[in-house]
Amino acid sequence: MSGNQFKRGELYSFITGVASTAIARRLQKNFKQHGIDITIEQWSVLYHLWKQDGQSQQELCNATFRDKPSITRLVDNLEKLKLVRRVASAEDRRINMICLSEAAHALRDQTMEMANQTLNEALGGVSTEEIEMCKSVLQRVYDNLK
Amino acid sequence: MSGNQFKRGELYSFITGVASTAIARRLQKNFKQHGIDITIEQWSVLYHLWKQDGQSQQELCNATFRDKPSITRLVDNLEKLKLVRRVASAEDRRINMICLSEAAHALRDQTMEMANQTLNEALGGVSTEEIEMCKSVLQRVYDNLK
DNA sequence: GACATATAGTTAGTTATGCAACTAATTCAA
DNA sequence: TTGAATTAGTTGCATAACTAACTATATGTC
Repeated sequence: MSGNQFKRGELYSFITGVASTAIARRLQKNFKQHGIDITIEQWSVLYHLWKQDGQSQQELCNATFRDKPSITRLVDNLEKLKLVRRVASAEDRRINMICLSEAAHALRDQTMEMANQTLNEALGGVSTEEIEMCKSVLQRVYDNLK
Repeated sequence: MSGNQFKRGELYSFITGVASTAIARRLQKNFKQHGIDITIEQWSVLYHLWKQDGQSQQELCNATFRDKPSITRLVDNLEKLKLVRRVASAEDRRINMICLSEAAHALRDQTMEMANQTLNEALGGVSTEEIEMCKSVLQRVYDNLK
């Protein structure tokens, strides 16, 4: 294994083992401390619904890079929490449109504020240029594999 | 929410939702296609044991950035697969030293080759400098939060 | 119209994660 | 030296992930 390949292995280890969980764990803890009982995964679905309400589960799969069973269960749990409801589409009855409840709308500002705080904390000492470059690299990795 | 903060939200989404799973999924698929029935998480533990055999579970926690119950269960499953065994330390009987079996040693070259192929594929069009920069950013993120 | 194919979503089974509470062994201090 | 605090590891519970197999609706072709 060449030196460079070893570094790539380390990057793999880092991407899958650290960066993907450290921010999530911190954000989860902040939610909990503020009495907000949703998981980060649930929040990431709400995040995309706040951008556009009424998306289908398939659209949420694409947006969150999850598979269909994962979204089915996240929506199940969000429904239990009365944060979303499934509304059958009139045009295509295979489709569930996922619609935010009033409670979910109310969560937006509160959690977005915490997310920003956490991300500012996490990204202390990281410049905007570096953030952009990371995004670009991660996008290329994703495109290479999809 | 300012423009920059929105970009940070997108980065969060990307880090937790894409980069952390795309490479892992591809590597998992490659393992399966070659008849290697271990999970990526199990592989990531073996990866650190190949670097140094006989580490304690706590050392594996630190190396893989997982908590103790996660390592307990990964070691449980690796033991079921007869890839490692727990050996009680003579000096400190609280400690399990995790030791690789012959079968696990044999897996090393085969899976490392696949990992390198997958990472080369994933990192196509990404320069060594960019990889280093990403590692540096992810390290700073981790340090900021730990 | 009827049958093949594709698409949206669900269910079952296994593995993994985080948290909290626990046991057992070790260390430190009065 | 005994009793408190620390450290290593395990167990229980809830949530989430992927794969494979499934149902139901829609589309397209003969």
